[in-house]
Amino acid sequence: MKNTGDRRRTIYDVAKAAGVSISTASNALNGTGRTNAETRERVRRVAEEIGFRPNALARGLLSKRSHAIGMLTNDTYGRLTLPMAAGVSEVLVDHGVSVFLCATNNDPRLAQLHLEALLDRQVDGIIFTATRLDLEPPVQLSRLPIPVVYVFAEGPADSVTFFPDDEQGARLAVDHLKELGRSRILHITGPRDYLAARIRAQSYHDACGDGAEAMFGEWSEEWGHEAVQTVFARPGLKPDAIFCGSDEIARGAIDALRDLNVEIPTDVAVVGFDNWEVVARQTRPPLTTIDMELKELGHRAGLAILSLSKGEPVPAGITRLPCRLVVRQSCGSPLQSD
Amino acid sequence: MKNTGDRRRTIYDVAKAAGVSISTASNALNGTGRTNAETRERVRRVAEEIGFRPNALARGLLSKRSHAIGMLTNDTYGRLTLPMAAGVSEVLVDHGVSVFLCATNNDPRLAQLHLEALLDRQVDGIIFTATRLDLEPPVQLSRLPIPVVYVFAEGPADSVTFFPDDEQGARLAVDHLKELGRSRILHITGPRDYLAARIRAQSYHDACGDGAEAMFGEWSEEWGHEAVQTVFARPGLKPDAIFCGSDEIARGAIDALRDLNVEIPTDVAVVGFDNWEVVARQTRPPLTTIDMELKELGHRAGLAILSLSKGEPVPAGITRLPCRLVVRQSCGSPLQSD
DNA sequence: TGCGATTGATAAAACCTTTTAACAGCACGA
DNA sequence: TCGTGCTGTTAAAAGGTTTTATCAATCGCA
Repeated sequence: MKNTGDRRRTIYDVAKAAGVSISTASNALNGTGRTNAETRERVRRVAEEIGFRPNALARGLLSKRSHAIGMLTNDTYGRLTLPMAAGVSEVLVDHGVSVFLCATNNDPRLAQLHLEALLDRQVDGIIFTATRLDLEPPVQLSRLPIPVVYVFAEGPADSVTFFPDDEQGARLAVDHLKELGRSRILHITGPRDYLAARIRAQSYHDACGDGAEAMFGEWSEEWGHEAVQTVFARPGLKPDAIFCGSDEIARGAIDALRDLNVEIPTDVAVVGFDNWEVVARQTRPPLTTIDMELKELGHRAGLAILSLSKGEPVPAGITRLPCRLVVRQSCGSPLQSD
Repeated sequence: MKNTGDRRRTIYDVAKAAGVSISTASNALNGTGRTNAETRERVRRVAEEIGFRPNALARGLLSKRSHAIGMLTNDTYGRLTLPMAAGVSEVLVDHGVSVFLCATNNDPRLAQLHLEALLDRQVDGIIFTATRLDLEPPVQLSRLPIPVVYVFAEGPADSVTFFPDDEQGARLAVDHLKELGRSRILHITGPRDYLAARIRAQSYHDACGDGAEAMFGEWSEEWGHEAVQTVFARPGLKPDAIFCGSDEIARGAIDALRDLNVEIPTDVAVVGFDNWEVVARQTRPPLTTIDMELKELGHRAGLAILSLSKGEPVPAGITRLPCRLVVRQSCGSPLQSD
């Protein structure tokens, strides 16, 4: 006869069924205070039997910790956000913390509305995520009574922020190409006003030296296609490798190369960035690329907000998490397959 | 001097500042009970001044309605889920309802954990979403004290369920092709064990009659590519149009057609399914396709769970929401552009 | 036996809000 | 003058939990 009634079971029901006071019941269940081992067992057994589960609202009201956090994102498409959010949720559920998802659609009014709702709900913290388009978060986040962690977006000077390590990721790509004997490496990437694009390009320059050429454009296949056409149309030595700023760009580049009858990877090796499986797996040949470890990023952000919400110190500033090289076949290393 | 203290302002602070009892304050703020207009104004002004916001936990505890819902999804990649979730969140935030995001990763243990957390939080309802891979939800959802709405997944017989109207969507595609004078329409789609694939194929058969041929395979570019090669390699009349079960398949098909020097749309018109912009926009020519209106699906699901949680009746059974034809250039109608 | 210490259990307060019932004051009609 | 009805306000209870302070009983020891 577990929980057949219409009402949820309360700790009061447990206490009555176990013939004990509610304080004793509470102490027994939580292992707080002093309780006789035998009593404790009995209470716990009874609680189990009648299907008692503590009301998180009441608990949160008293403890002033709701064990919930909010995730504010302006990423409508979700290619970066959802894997990240899944990581956050995954790591926090084991700590009894749930995640409110708030999609702001880049609408400040909506962002404000969500933020107020989160505060009313006494969330223990907020994770703010933005695509790299507009790096500055809505101002209202600056002076909040709860901790904020930023991912893919830079907060105020002393805030806790997580990014993928674009510099290291780019280096990973270039080093891989060099190890395979490539020397004339071209870089095709997104718009110059994306911080990530600039960092990757800089890292590429540092690794390749003088001959290096970075072409800024769009985050699109079209741009990858166009850039390759441009480069192969002009006279002079052609690159023997292309490091692309995104998998989409890489895809466009590969298509263009095929149109030009350039053999991949024999004539030109290609590396992408994102490890966006639907793209990277479908290029011909499958794309060697850089994985930003979005889930791990979510884990770290989740753990950070958890610590902060408990008042534990977390090192402020930007933490950059290492990227990972995923080897497929576009560089001529078909030994490992993913 | 608004809210400079460390403590959050409570209704008690409002009452004291306005020189009134907390009951009067509550009545004034909520417009309940009898209150003098002048008092009401004063209380509201004071509340505004000191930045009072009611504690949702306390409110929920009393009203037994948390004004929060849970969204349980096993879609790791998020291509369907996140736009849908954004729709849910968008429509509910205006009603003061927030959304817990729970990614189950197809792990029953994780699903159970999330479910229990949601129940402990007294959520007013649950939206269950699955990719179409495993249509049956975890059993534990069957007998819950709160309403459940299913999206992309079929619940028990009398449950409230939302799907895109695959039948109408497929018809839309075929009709469009016919209107453009195409008569030999081929259908390339995903695995036969996906309900959506079967429905679309059936609709296609109904519209095209005897000559119709539906090829089941994978939801991948590769399959689209392969299917086209197969069809164009065998003798006999070639199709003058292809209706693909997904944009990815369409992309593969288009690539294969180009390899065969078949002109698109002159020789063969192509229609996709999903309107997944990153794919549909990047094919050459850009892909005419079917949009499943995921955000609208989210709106409807959100409104349904809202009504149910208020005890208002909602028609049970499967509701299929109409799809929309998005015309680009792969069928030879470049008049409208999206 | 008497006293301090320890153990085990409990009543009550606290968290913050809404709602019910009660109260004081006032005007009005009888 | 005395009920009657209305208005504006308030005290108190309720919601479910944790925590603090208190209390009763037992134990060890002088």
